[in-house]
Amino acid sequence: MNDKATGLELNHESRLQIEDHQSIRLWLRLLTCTNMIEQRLRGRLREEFATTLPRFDFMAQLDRAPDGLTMGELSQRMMVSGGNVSGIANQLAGEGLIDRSPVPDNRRTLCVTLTDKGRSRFADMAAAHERWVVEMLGDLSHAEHQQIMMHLTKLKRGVAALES
Amino acid sequence: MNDKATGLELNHESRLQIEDHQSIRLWLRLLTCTNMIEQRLRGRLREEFATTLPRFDFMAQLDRAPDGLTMGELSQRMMVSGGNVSGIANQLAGEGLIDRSPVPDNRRTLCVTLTDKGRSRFADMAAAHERWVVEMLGDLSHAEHQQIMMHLTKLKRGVAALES
DNA sequence: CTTAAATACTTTAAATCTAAAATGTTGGAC
DNA sequence: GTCCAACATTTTAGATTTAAAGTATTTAAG
Repeated sequence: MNDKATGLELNHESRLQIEDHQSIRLWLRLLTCTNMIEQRLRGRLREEFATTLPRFDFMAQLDRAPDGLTMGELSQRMMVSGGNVSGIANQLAGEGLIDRSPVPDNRRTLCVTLTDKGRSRFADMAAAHERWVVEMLGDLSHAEHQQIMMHLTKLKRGVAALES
Repeated sequence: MNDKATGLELNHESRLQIEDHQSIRLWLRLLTCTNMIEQRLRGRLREEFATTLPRFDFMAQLDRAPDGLTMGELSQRMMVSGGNVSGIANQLAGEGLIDRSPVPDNRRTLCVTLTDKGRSRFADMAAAHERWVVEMLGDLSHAEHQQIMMHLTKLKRGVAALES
C-alpha cells in the first residue's frame, strides 16, 4: 500500500464514501443539536410553566395565526400526526386556552383559535422561551446566523423536493 | 415617524429584538429540518425493514462501539431516558440481536453488544440508511457540509456550556 | 340522483418517552 | 466494620406519539 496514494489521491469510490460518511456525520450533528435544545426547552417549560413542548408549540402556531387554524393545518405545521393534535386540543380546550368553532361552509372542519386567556398565558411563556433560545444560540454572530439559515433553507428545500 | 430612522437606524432595543427573533427563526428552521429528515427516515425504516428509529439508533450506537456499551452510555448517547433504553434493550435481546453481559468488577453494570445476527442485520439497514441520508443532504456541496458542520459544532458547544 | 373517492377529523392500539420511585451495588467517611 | 451517599439499572405511571381504522362530510363522476 502507498500511503501517499491512499492519503492524498483518493479515487472516486473512496471520496464518495468519505462524503457519504460526512453526510451521516452532518445529520447526526444536526440531530444532536436539535435534541440538546429541545431537551433544555422541555425541562424549562416543565419547571417554570408546568407545561410541555407540544402544548407550547400548539399555542405558538395559533399565536402566529390570528385568524385561527384548522386541525389539519395545525397537524401540518407542528409536523405531527392528526390524532396527536386532537389529543392536545382536547386538553387545551378543557383548560379554556383555545376555542374550536365550526366553519360555516364546511362541517368537517374546525377552526381553532386562542382564547384571551390562552393568548395571555402564551405571552408569558413566549417571552421566556425566547430568552432561553437566545441564551442557547447567542454565541453565534449575526453573520453566522444568516449563513446557517441560508444553508438550512437549501437543505430544507432539497429534502422537501424528494418524491414520496 | 421617520421611515428612514425606523428602517435604517435601529436603536439598540429594536436591533436586539430583531436578532432575538432571528434566533427563534433559526431554532425553528433547525427543528423543521431535523423533523423532516427524521420522519423520512422513520417511514423508510418501517417500510423497508419493519423497524423503528429508536431501535435503529440503539443498534447504530453499538455498531460504532465494538467493545460494547453500558446501559448508561447508551442512554447518554441516544439522549433518551434510562428507562427507555431498558425497554428497547428487552426487545432487541428477545430477538437475539444484542447480548447483555455482566461486567466483572462492577455488578451494577451491564455491557451491551451486538450479536453476530444483530451486526449483520444492522449492516443491511445502515447501508440503506446512509443512502437515504445522502439523498437528503446530497444537494449540499462538500464546502457547505464543512461550513454547516463548523457552525453546528460551535452551536453545540455553546449549548453544552450552559449551566444546569 | 346515486355512488364512489377524497377530505377532515377522531378514535384506537401499540410503541415510545419521560420523570420519579424502587432495587441493588459500590465506595468512602467515620 | 458500619453507614450513607452516589451510582447503574429497572420498574412504574402517565403522557405523547404514530399508523391505521373509523366516522362524518364533501365533491364529482356517471
